Amino acid sequence: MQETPLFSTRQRILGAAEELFAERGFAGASLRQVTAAAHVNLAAVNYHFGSKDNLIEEVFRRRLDELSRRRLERLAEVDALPDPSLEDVLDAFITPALELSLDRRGGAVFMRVLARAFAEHNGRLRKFLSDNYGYVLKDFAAAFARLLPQLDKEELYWRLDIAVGALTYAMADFGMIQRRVGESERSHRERMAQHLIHFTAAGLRAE
Amino acid sequence: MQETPLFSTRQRILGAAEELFAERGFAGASLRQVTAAAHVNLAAVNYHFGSKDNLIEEVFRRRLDELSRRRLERLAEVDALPDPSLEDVLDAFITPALELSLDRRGGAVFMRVLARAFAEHNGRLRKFLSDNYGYVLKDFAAAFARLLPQLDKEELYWRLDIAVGALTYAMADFGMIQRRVGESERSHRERMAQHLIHFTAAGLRAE
DNA sequence: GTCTATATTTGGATAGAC
DNA sequence: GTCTATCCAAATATAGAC
Repeated sequence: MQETPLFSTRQRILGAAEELFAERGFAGASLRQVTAAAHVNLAAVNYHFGSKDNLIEEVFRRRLDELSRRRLERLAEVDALPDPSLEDVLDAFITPALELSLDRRGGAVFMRVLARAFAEHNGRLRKFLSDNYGYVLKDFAAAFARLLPQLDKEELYWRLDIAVGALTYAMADFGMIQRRVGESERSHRERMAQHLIHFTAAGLRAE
Repeated sequence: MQETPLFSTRQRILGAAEELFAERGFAGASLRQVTAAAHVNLAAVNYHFGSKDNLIEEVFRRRLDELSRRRLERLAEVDALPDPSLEDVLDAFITPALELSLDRRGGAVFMRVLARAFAEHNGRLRKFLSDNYGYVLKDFAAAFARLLPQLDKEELYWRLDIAVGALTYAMADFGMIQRRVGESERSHRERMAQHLIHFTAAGLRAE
C-alpha cells in the first residue's frame, strides 16, 4: 500500500533541503541525503533545479519573497501612523519573521538556514540575497533614520549592523535559552520577539 | 631553491584549516584543500591529528585556551574595582577578542570560525565548546547578574543570550559595514568594539 | 516527470617505503 | 615525520529507458 504524497516532488525536495541545510550546512548536506529524506529519486534534483547551487537559491526564494513582502507591508502601515515608534518599526521587521517561524511546515528551520547564509562571507549566495532582497533592508534603514535624527549616518549604520546581527542570531535560535517545559513553541517565540524588540530599541536609542 | 618554512607542519595545517573553515565552513573545506594551502602532504593531517573532526577541535583549542584565560583575567581585574560598570565587564569580554582579532597571524579569521560554530546546532562541536569553555560564559553571567540586580534570572538570561548573539555576529564581521578607505584594520575594529559595548550595555540596562 | 544505471570527481583515511 | 600510492566510500551530475 503506497502513501499518496501530500506535496509535489519539487516541494518535498525544497522542504527536505531546508531541513538538512539548517542542520548540516549547505556543503554538509548532500543531494543524496536530501532526496532520501524527500522520498524522491536522486535525479529529480537535477531535473527540477539543475544544480545544487540553484536548489539552494530556490530554498531562499520560496520563503523570502513572501517574507519581504510582508515586512514591507507592515512597514508601510507603521509609516502611516501619526507618531510611529522605534518599537513599531522593529515590530514590522520581526513579526513577519516570527509568523513565518511559527508556520506549521518548516518555517522555524528556515530562520536557521537564513542565519547560515550570513556566514557564507564571499559566496555567490551573499550576492544572490543582496541583489534580490537588499532593498528591504534599505527601506527599513530609511525608516530608522527618520526616527533617529540625532544619529549621524555612520553612527546609525553601525547600530543597525549590530541590531541585524542580534536579530539574525536570535531568530535562528542559536542561543542557549531553551523553551520551558510545558511552554508552547508559539509562546516561547513570542516572548523572544518581545525581548528582542526591547533590547534592540534600547541599543538603537543609546545616549 | 627551497624556502624554509617559518612554522612547523602542525602549525601550518592549523593556520590553513582556520582560514579555509572560515571561508567555506567545516564541511565545505576539504583536507586536500587544507594540506595544499599549508604546503604539506595530505597524509600529514592524519598523522598529526588523527581525523578531520580532531583537527577542527584543535583549531578551536589553539585560540580558545588563551582567549578564555585572558577574558577571565580581565574579569578578575574588573571585579576588583571599587565600582565596576556594565561597560567594564563588557570590555573584559570584548577586548581580549579584539586583541586576538588583531593578531598578525590569523586572529581575525578565527572569529569567523567561532561564529560558524554557533550555527552547528547539534553537532559534536557544540558539545566540545560547551564542555571545555562553557565556564567562561558562566563566570561572566555571574558578573552581569551582580551588576543588574533589578533583573530576575530569566530576564537576565534572555538579555545575555541576545547580547552574545550581537557580539558573536559583529566580531565575526558578518555585517555590511566595510572598513573606510585609508582606515587601518586596527582602528576599524576598535571603533566596532566601542559601538558594540555602547549598544549592548544599553540593551542590557533597558528599563 | 520519474526511474535505473553509470560516468566522473572528490572526499577521508591508511599502508608502507624512506 | 614525511612521502607516494592507493583504498573505498561518497559526492555531483547526466544519459537514456519508460
